[in-house]
Amino acid sequence: MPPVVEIRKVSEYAGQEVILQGWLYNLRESGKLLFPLFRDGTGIIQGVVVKSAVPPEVFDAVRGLTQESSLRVTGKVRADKRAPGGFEMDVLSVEVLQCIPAETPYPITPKDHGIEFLMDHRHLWLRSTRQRAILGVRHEIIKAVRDFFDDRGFTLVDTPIFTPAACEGTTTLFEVNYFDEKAYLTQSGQLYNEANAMAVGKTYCFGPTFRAEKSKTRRHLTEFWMVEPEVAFAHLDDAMALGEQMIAFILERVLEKRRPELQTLERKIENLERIKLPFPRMSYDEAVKILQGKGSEIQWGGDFGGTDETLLSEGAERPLLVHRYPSAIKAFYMAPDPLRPEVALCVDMLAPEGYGEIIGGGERLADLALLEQRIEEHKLPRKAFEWYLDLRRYGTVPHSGFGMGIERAVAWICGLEHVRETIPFPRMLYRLTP
RNA sequence: UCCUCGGUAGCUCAAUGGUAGAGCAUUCGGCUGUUAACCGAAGGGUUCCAGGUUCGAGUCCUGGCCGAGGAGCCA
Repeated sequence: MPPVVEIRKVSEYAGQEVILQGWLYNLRESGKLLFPLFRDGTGIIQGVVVKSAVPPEVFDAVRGLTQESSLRVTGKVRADKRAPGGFEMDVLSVEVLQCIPAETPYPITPKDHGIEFLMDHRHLWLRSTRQRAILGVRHEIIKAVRDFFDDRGFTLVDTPIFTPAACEGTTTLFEVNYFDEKAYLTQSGQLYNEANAMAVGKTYCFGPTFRAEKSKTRRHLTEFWMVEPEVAFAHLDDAMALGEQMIAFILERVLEKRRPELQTLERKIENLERIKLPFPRMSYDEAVKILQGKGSEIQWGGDFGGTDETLLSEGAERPLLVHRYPSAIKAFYMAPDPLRPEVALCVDMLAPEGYGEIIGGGERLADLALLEQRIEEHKLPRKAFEWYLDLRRYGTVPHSGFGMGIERAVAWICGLEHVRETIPFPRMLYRLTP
């Protein structure tokens, strides 16, 4: 029996007989020649069937194949300059697992389709070369993030998905019935991360988060994945340094391991290669002045809109760290700057090329009395935060961290128009299926 | 929630208020190196839904449903 081989490794088997297991991607015909394209999830290779060279039943079996029919094919790998991947396969025999009937053809043809149709068929769309490339880059980014923290002494501590209260305002929470009481799907692991950091020093969580925002833009999902590190005794500058080092590490890894995928996606790779440490830093005050100079309507005290973020990052080669936003527009747990209490020790990282905010974080309030005051000012249910206040009652220390939305990072690194392609099954305002 | 645009064949789209069409897909035929192959033929329609205007509506009007882009909000 010839060995079963993945298509991405066929180059190691030139001149040898192998078995491929996969699906028919496309079939071209030229008289008594057949050119079936096989895919197996690791790559695509063209097969060649010459009528005079194979038994009639083999020729007929291949000729009858329909797109996405599943099969095991035996053949001989051969280097050929005419083949896109440099190799093609002379088919010797084929075992058809399922031939899709012609009356019910595979819906996604190798032609143009609209986004609604593709989203309705997301479960099949994932098979396309482009979607597979995105899944590969997403995987690499997640792996890189975990390696980055694991190698630096961080402990992954999982935070809960059911939560009893909001951590950043109640309007954007998904409410669920939790037996006889209300619970909410988490919108951040942040508060629990702080407890975990007091236990292990350096921690991170990585999991899905949920926001019931009625946002319908290319940057929003209702369910998205976030990685959130939190470090005891760290200050704002430490959080900024950690964030930029993490991004640099991710880029280096993706460029090392996923170059073919980036090429498939037609990403301008040189734009990623240019990004070197350190990343520029800018205060909110400076950012507002620059934006006003560029014609933005923004006033000091207001938050940036999507266009403002684009204006700030346009022309920049590296991600931009904007720090010290007004406390009034930031979450209740942000520490005020001791030199200027009206601004918070927080930071947002804006990705280049108009991709906007990919990281948000900063230094947390460590003082019990001030935190109690903030909870009251934000009209948050004090009782639900008693455990959180305990962290300030028992050995409070300065601590900082941030959150990075995986999908926005994937969209930026892959150069995608919309985050819906960065996650296998996106959940959006008007999309819950498949 | 608001603003803008859209919904016609399985898919992508055409069609001055006057006989609903093309390309791809499907079926059949042709081609010994095709690259989203090509060439020829066939089949394929509740024009999103409900009203209205009109001799006549895919087209105009009203309401609804669904979707896309954006705003606000956010990672």
